[in-house]
Amino acid sequence: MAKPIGGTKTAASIEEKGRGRPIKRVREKTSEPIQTLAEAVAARIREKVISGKLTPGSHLSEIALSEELQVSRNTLREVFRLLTKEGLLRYEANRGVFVATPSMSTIIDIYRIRRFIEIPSLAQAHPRHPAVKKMRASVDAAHRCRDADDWLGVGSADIGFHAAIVELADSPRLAGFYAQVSLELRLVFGLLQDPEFLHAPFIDQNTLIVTQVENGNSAAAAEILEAYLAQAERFILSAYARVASASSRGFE
Amino acid sequence: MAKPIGGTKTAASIEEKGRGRPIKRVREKTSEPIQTLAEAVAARIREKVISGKLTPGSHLSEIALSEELQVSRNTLREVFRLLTKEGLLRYEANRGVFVATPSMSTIIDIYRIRRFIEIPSLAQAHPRHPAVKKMRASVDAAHRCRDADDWLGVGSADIGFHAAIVELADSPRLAGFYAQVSLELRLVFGLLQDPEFLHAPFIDQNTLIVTQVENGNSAAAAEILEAYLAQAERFILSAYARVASASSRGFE
DNA sequence: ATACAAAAATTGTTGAACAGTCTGGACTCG
DNA sequence: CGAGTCCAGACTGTTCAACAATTTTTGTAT
Repeated sequence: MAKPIGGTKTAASIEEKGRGRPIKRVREKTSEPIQTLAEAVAARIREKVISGKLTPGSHLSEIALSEELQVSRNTLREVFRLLTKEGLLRYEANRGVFVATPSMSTIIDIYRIRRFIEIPSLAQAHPRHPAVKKMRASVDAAHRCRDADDWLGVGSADIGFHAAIVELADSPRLAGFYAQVSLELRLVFGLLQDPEFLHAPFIDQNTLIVTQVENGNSAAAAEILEAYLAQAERFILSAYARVASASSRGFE
Repeated sequence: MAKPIGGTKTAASIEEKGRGRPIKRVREKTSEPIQTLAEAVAARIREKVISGKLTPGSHLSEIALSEELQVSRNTLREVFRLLTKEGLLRYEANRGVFVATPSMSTIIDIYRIRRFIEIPSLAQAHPRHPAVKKMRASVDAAHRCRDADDWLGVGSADIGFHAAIVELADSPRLAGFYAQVSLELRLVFGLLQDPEFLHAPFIDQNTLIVTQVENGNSAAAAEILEAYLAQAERFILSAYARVASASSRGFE
């Protein structure tokens, strides 16, 4: 039974004032619960990318992926647009999308931003801010994951910890931006091997930081964080350099 | 002549290592020159939104808009995803997209971010940084526009000036984020009337700031900027309050 | 091997179709 | 008159099939 939709609508009323109707539900955005297929697919691809199932630089074929994920090409393209804006994928006209390949300058930029955002955010922290509880919860989680040798979990907990720091600034837009940057950082992590070496040194520093904040000593916490970030950047840059030189030597 | 595409590709090789081939052209990203239809359409809608042709809160019908812009619904949906990520549009499940409606808290958040980013960025500025030239060019443009009574142009120049400040931080991601926030701010501007009152007071402060930077006095510049931002926020908040109360009185 | 043309595969974009959801009005029942 | 119910119409969510434009691969002659 055909149901012709569009019909003969004159292209006049493209827009209609929508000020009147009271909004029914504002639907709070606690990491919005995936309402549409595209978002669900985006989440799956995101997961594949940061878990390393999709390696940086690899080409994502529209047909192959749409078959694998059981969605239409159109829907998949919507997803691609999403993830491209997030920085996880890279578009090349007429050639398709690729998983973004972080470079040295990517890492440098990410850490520049982390310093730029996290340090002031932490320095102005109030000990009773709700995000402090999240910080504490994250370090606890990190300790548990370490004891279980779950280093991917440690990585997640670490990201969560620093996301909580940014929440101290009480800016939803800033938090969203930081989440995006974190995603890119995870992409870098996936590129590197030996996650223990990468994460272990920082668990204790995080603990120290949250303790200082809880005690109302935000300035001291910020100082520790500054050292943390500088050290982490060095670690990751050198780890990256090792991997990069290895693969350019035709190791692959 | 039928041309069956997908065919019988086994869903195995979704991904292929792509490390080998040397990149042909890296295509520098000087605000990427609109390669695809979706990007072009996105630009047009963006323009419509910030120029006030599409007012906040209005519903964008997929069929109507796709007819007006002469693109298919599928393409338009890609565009919607783009602009939603940018914060210009808002999605509501099964109800479609609406032009985002800035609220008081939007303005507050935007200015919180501006302080957060612009002040440190300016404070650490080096007088010979290329972005300083852009700052100077922007204030010049603003003066010209003022003399021509082109207050929309003044607004653009002002945005450009502050974008240049952010460029001082040398972080592409930060600059991109700031550009996005600026877009939302323009949305707010569109909501307010009397642009002269809104922009005129700040032209001279911008001039003062760039002069200080050129003379190597970044700290002083940062102080002026801080005052600027505080004042601008107050101005805009009160202007917004006037408009909001007027429209809620059933003025429309 | 190298260069070049034909063929194959992929992306870019469209139009139609249909299922699911929301909206507003007609209708009914107090 | 007002509140609840049901229904049809409109719109979004998603898929499919097709074709033009472009890139990549392949085959062949030099």
